[in-house]
Amino acid sequence: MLQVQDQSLRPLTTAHLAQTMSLLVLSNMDLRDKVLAELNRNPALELVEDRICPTCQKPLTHNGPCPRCSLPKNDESPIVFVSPRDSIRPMPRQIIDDDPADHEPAAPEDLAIHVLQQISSDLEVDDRNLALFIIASLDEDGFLQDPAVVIARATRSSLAQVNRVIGLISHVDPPGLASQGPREALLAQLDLFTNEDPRIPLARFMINQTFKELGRRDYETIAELAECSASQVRRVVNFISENLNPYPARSFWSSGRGPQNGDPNVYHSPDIQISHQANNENGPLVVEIFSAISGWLRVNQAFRKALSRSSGEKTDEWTEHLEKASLFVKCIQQRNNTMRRLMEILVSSQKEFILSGDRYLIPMTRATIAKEIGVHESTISRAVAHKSVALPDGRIIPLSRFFDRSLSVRDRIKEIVENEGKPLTDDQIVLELEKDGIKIARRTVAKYRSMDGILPARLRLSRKNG
DNA sequence: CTATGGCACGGATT
DNA sequence: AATCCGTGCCATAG
Repeated sequence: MLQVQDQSLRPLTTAHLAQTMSLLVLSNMDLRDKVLAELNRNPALELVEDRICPTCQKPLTHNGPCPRCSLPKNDESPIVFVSPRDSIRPMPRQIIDDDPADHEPAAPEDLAIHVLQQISSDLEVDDRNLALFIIASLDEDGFLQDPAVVIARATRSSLAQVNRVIGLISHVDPPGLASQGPREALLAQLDLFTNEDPRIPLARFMINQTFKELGRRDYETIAELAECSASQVRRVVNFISENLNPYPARSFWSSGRGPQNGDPNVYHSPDIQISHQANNENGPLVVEIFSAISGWLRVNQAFRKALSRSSGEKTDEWTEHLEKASLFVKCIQQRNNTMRRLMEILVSSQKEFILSGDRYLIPMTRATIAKEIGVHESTISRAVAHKSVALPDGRIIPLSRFFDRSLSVRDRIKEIVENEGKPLTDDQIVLELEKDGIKIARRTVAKYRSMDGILPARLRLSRKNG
């Protein structure tokens, strides 16, 4: 572990703690801004360039083999850690300017990249930033909260331009993206179907005119308004629930959460990536904790020397710079260290979850980990908040999902419902779960169902599709 | 009468 | 101290 220079003998100050805490909450993107600002403001800080690994062309600061390319000597340990300053990932703003060949379409990419790749050919150069801005402002469900006018103003674009780009985005792969709500999302998805199917026009009418009734499942009123039979309405409802998705981003980010969840987090580029080494399915896991910027920070030694030589009224100011720089570097290191230890524990204890899916998540609390590492609980809380992880299968999930106590049970419920012959009531699901040794209340099953958007038994279709 | 969803309470977690 | 989560109770829809 790197020790920060001489001054570090001084005990930790409250300022030190406060700054470490505040750095810990920041996601990489936010930290990046902060670091750049600090670098700009403080002449005592310097950024040292990373060495580049000759084989994979990725940054590498320590000596010895690059953990991404070379196999570990003893494959005893299936997990290889890449210390934060060893790795970078281009920030989304740069991705679009990058050579597109850099980003293989092989693994399912981050949503932003995924969308951008599809629309890039239809995009005027001027519209690129606009498209980025729009994608960046999508919420967790893939909706656009701000009206087009606001976006036009914020990006200094014309309204027509904004609408054109939104139109593009909403008709590529996760269809219905960037619409204003579930209703608009459904309509956009409907555009992708051919009008030959007689159900389409009726579906469009229903979503357009009788959306409220649709939500209440008041099929009779709909039938009246649409001047058709109730059975027709049912067929169309069936069609809608099978082919359309009111929350476009959910299909992308594995299992979604409630629409009313106002978490402003959008998981664009992950803060941490867990992948198989060399894309080898059976290869060891590599955990990369991305640093905010390429290179690593340290106190500028030239500045230190200059200070010791010079004297005069500037000295006070310079000393302060030096102290701040030293503190800043130390905080960053502390942050990195905490993140690394946290990930060590998570990856080794939740390997099954990472490799095999939600069901294998073993419930654990932040408090336990805090004790294990020997830091305060709130430190772990901060470290976990606002961060996202890319899993080997390409899903990007919030780091906090590792602490979701109900995830594995919800996954089982999903499976039970999928394999049910005839819709099971919540009580029956409780019994099914008991067979697996899971004891929860009926009311809880109901809650989990609604979290995952599973309809109540009476509204679910029988297995055979009529 | 049964299955569900809303409200709210208490205990755990952060 | 604030928030989250599982659950019980009760009203209501089917």
